[in-house]
Order: sequence, then structure tokens, then C-alpha cells
Amino acid sequence: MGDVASSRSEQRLPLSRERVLRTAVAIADEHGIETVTMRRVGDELGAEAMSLYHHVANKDALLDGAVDLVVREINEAVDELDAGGDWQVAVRTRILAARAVLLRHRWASRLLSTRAATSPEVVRYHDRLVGLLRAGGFSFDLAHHALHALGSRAMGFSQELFDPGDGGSADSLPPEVAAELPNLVAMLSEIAHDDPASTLGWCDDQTEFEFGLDLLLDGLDRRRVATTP
Amino acid sequence: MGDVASSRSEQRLPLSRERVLRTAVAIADEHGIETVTMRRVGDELGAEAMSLYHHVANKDALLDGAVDLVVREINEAVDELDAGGDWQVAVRTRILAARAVLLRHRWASRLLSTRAATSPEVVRYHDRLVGLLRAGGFSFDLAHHALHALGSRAMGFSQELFDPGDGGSADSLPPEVAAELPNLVAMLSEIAHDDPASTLGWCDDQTEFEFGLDLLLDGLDRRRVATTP
DNA sequence: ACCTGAACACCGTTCAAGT
DNA sequence: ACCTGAACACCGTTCAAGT
Repeated sequence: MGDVASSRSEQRLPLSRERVLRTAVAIADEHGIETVTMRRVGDELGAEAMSLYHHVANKDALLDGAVDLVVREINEAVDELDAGGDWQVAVRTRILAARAVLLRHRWASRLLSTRAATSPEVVRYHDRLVGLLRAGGFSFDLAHHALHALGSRAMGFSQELFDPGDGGSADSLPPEVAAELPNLVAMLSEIAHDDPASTLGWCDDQTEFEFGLDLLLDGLDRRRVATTP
Repeated sequence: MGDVASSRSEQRLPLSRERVLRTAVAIADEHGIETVTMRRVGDELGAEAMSLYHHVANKDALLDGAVDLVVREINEAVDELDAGGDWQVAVRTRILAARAVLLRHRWASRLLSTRAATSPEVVRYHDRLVGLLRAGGFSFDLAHHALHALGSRAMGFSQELFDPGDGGSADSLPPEVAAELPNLVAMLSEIAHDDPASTLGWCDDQTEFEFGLDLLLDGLDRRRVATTP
């Protein structure tokens, strides 16, 4: 019905690469990336799946293009930020702004880390980041290490391997399982004791992201000072 | 031909969950994860694709099981290590051992970060890691932050967003592109100048991984000291 | 030039039927 | 119980044909 692109009133706008990619992003945002199929994107545009091939090479190119649109959105948000002052503040602010955009397109981070394809927008983002580091007194060598050390965190997301809070409270586990996990069980029960209100969802993603980020930024600053005459 | 499981001499061993999963791992190791299909795994075992459904619920379960096999391999490697001494050394050694296993199954890290499914083996790995941190003087709270901060690095891999060395030497870029990337171009040319031999492949993954890891471990130790009476 | 209908190859999966 | 053949729904994609 009133779905992504309400298809009736518009008098069949001609397709374009831009419209195709924007539609893919919209579908992914609303229904998840796994529902983005050539047929579905075509439907949403009032066209056949096969028509898309005049504007994108194939499905891989469509997904690459959709991700690139998101990174462009990041770059636009980030270009407006103040690049002066303390480098740690500038870098931190920039990375958290990138994160805010990615939180609006939750499917994007997985694709971003999956497809090696280094899009111009991704490279541009990193170029500006190196600029901030240089302005903050980093050698090119240390800036280079910094990019690697930050990894996906540079762009505002990190790969959580498992959510320690997922299991709920410690005593929800079967005893024979709990016996095999003495440290996690103890950790969970201490947290539950300290803050009984929050058994589930006691890991605040944003807080944890910032904790890890600050750890890296502090460490990098220490290396910077150590290598600067 | 002499493929993953040479199918002739063996007198049709009965299928089992274990054999199905091991075959999936072997195919992924040799030909890539994208070649692992139900039909292919069946073929390799001299059975029909449909027979697999008696041993795994569906393809998702098969992939989960295959990843779990790899994590079990990590746990076996890691259980043999010395858990005593300096906590940083113990944790570092353990993480690099996990990394060594993952490098033998390069497809696994992507699946590991993709599927939220917190397998018993993954949870077990983290339980032991928390144990090391506790023994090193971490509070449960700080150990918890540490897990988040390490993220996928705890298990030996990190999400590289793009390889700054991928573009080759700086002057291989078209000039109008290079003009848009002043900082990366300068970074690349300085590296090329300092070490002319290595234009491509000048980022050593292992070195960069350890750099980022040490940054985090140092930062965590500093926090530990700051919070310990 | 842009769009389409029919068709193809290849998936995961169901189900009734075999032993 | 374990395994299988045929079939189904749903992909991405090719291609010749339309305007």
C-alpha cells in the first residue's frame, strides 16, 4: 500500500541509476537488506526487474551503489563539522557523526565490511581523517597505523562478537551450562546485583562504542607524543 | 577428481551431523564459502542434498555448525596455552593463537561477525578470556568493557574497512582523483619514498593487527591500574 | 535509448515414497 | 531410521523482441 514509493500518482518517472539506488536504500531501511531483490526494486519503481540492468551492471553493483549512497550521506554530515581544535575531539566528533548516520541504515555496516570494493566515498572519508590526524601532529606513518587500528570504528561501527548481556540474567541458564561458564556467570550476577533493574539490555552500545574508541584515541595520542620531538 | 572427499573407495559411510559439518568446512576452505551449497555438500558425501536435512535443520544451521567447528578448533588451541604470568602477555598470546586458526579458515571470520547466534563455543571462549582478565586484576565491570572494546579483535580478526595500500602507488591514480585525496596521496608517496621497494602490499596485516591490539591492551591496563586501589 | 516477456540455470526446501 | 526423486517457489541473469 503506502509503501516505499507510492506508485500511482507519479506518472512513471523514467528510471535512473540514482532512483534505482535510492529505492534499494529505502527498501533496505524499511524491510531489511535481505528483502532487496531485483524484482522487488523493480516493483517499487513500477518497472520490471530486467529494466534495472540498464542502470546498474548487476545486483552486486546495486548493493555497492546503495552502500555508497550511505557513505555519501556520512561524508555530507561530516564535512560540516569543525575540523579545528584538539585532534582527539575533532576525530571523536567525526566518528560519532558517522555512527549516527549508520544507525539510520543498520544494514549498511555489514555490507560495508563485507565488500572490499573501496568506493571513492569511503576513500574520501579516510582521506579527511588522515587530514585531521596530520593537523593534530601525526606523522604519516602513525596516521597509517591509526587507520588500521581504528578499522571499522573509524567509520562508526564495531563488530560485536557476542553480546554478553544476551543471555539474560545468569540464573536463566541451565545449571550444567552455567557450570561451564564460571567467569561469565559471575560477571553477570555481579552486574545484576549492582544494578538489579537492568538484567537484559544492560550493555549500552553507544557507551561501549565510545569506551573502545577513547581507548584507541588515548593510545594513539600517547604514541604521537612519544614520536614527536 | 581428488577432491575434498574422494568418494569411491569409501563404502558409503553413513552420514552424520559431524561429517556434514566437516565437509562444509573443507569445501569452504578449498573453494570459498560461496560454493558451499546443499547440493554441493551432498555431492561431496555421495548423497543427495535432501539427505542433509536429517542431520542439520537447514542451510543456516549448517553454516552455524561449520563456524562452530572452527571456534572449537580455536578453543582447543587456546586451552593449551599458559594462563599464568602477566595478563597482557597471556591475553595477547591467546588472541594471536585464535587469529592463527582463523587464518586457516578465512571465510569463518565474516560468518562469525555476521550471524549473531552466540554459539556455546564462542561464549566459552569469552568466558576464559574474562577469567584471564580477572586473574590480572580486572573488576568484572572493566572486564565487561574490555570485551566490548576488543570486539572481534578478541577472537583474532578485525574489520579492515579498506586497505590504504590497495591503490598501489600514489601516481597510479588519475590526476583528477589524486587531487581530491591530498592526504592519502601524500601519505602514500611518503611511504613510497621511505621504502621504494614496497609500493604494493606495504601494509602487513599481522603487524597492524598487533599494533591495534597492543593499543587496546595498554589502554585497558591503564584503566585497570586507575581503578584498582 | 530504454524497457519488457519469456526462458534458463541454480538455489533452498517440501513432501510423499521408498528401504 | 535414514535416504531419495520429483516438484515448487524464488532467485539473478540472458536474450530477442518490442517502442
